[in-house]
Amino acid sequence: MKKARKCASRAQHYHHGDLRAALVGAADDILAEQGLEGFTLRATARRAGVSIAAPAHHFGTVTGLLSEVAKLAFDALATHLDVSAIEATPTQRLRMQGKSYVRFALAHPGRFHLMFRCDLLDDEHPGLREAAGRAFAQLEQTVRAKYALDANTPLDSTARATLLAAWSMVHGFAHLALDGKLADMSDGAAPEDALDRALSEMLINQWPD
Amino acid sequence: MKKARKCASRAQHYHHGDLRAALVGAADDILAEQGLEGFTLRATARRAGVSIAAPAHHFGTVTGLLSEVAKLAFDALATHLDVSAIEATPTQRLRMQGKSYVRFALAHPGRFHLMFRCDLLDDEHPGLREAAGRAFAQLEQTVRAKYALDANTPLDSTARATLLAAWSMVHGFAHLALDGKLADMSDGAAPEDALDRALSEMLINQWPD
DNA sequence: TGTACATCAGTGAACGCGCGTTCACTGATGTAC
DNA sequence: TGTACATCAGTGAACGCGCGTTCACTGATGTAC
Repeated sequence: MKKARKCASRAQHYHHGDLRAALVGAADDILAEQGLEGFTLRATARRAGVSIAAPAHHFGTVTGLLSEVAKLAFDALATHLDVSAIEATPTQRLRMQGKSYVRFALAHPGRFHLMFRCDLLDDEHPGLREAAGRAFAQLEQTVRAKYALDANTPLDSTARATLLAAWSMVHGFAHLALDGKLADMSDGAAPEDALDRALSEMLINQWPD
Repeated sequence: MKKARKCASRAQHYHHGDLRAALVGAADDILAEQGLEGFTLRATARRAGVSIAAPAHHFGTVTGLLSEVAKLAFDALATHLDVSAIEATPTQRLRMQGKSYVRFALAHPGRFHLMFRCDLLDDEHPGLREAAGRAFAQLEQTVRAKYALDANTPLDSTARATLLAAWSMVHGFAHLALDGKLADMSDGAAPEDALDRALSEMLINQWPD
C-alpha cells in the first residue's frame, strides 16, 4: 500500500529522475511570477518540492543555476528573433525583429533582466555565451542581408552602426518600458497597444524602407 | 584638553551638523566604488563614521536614502545634458546629448543602475520624479527645436518617435556597454576610444544632419 | 549673564530573518557475478 | 533468477553571516525666563 502510493507519483520518488531540469524550470517559473527579486536557491528548491540542499548537488552555486536559466532564455529569444522563413525586405524584417525583441522582454521581464545581469551569471558557463551569440546573430544576419554582405565579409562601418543602433534602440526601449518610464507615451490607450504603436512609429521613422 | 580635541574635528561631534547630506554622500561614494551590490544601510553608516542606526533617523528606510541619492544623480545627469548654451544645429546638439548620456552612464555605473532600478526607489519621494523629468526634458527640448515646436505645442508623432528613438538608443547603448556586450566592437583599440568611435558612428548614421 | 528645561540627533545593543553552503547520512538504482 | 555491492541522488539539520529595523538611552544644542 505504502509502496503503491510512492510509485503512483514520480514526484514522490526518492530519486527524482530529472531534478536538474525540474530545478531550472522552477527557477524560471519564479522569475516569471516574482521576477529576479523573488529568486533564491531555497525558493527554487521549495518550488520543486525538494530539499534546500538539492540545488547545490546539481549546480554547485547560485550562479550555476541562474546561468543555466539564462542560457535557455537566450535560446528562447533567438527563436523569437528568427525571421529567416519570412519573405520581406531586410528592413521590414529588422523591424519585425525589433518588435519581437521588445515583446519578448515585456512578456518575460524576469528572464530579460536576468539575461543582462552579468554579475549573477557565470561567463564560463558552457553554452551561455554561445546562446547569447546566437540571439545576437539573428540581428546581424538581417543587417547583412540589408547591405548584401555574405556571412564571411566583415561588417563595414555603416553596417556596424546600423546593427549597433538597432540593438541599442530596442534594448533601451525594452528597459525603459519595463521601468515604466514610457507611461506618459500611452495617452490613455491600453499599454500593450500604446507600446506597439510607439514602437512602430519609432522603428518606421528611424529605419525607413 | 578632551574638549579641545573634540572640537578640533567636526566629525567627532556628537551632533554631526549635516549627517543627512553626509550619508547621501557616503552612499554615493559606495555606488561609485562598489556599485549597487556594495550598498547597504550599514555600509553607508560605517563609511560616514556613524552608528548603524543613524540612517534610519534621517531616511526611515533604505529606499528613502536611495531615492535621495537617485534624485541627485538625475540632477547631475540633467546638468550633463544641458546644451542650451551651445550654438549648433538641433541635430548636432542631440548627438552631443546622446554622447553625454552614455558618457554619464559609463562614468557613473552605480548611479546609472540605481536611477533605473525602480524597485529600490520611492515613487513618492519629493523631488525624485521632478529631477528625472528635468533630465528627460533636456532631450525633449532639443527635439522640439529640431521640429520647430514651441514648448506648449504637443509633440506630433514624428517628433515623439524621434525622442523615443533617441532616448531608447542611448539608453540601450549605455546598458549594453556597461554589461560588456559591446566588447567585440573594440577591435583592440582602447575601450574608451572604441566606444566613442562606435557611438559617433551610430549617432551620425542614424541622425544625419 | 546665568539657570532650567525641552528638543532631538545620534548611540549601541539586541531582535529576528532568510540566505547560501556544509556534511554526514539514507535509500534507490543499476551492475557484476 | 537471485544476491552482494558500489554508486550517487537527494536529505535534513545545522553553521555562520550580514542584513534592516527596534528601542530605551545619552548627551549636545538652543530657547525661555
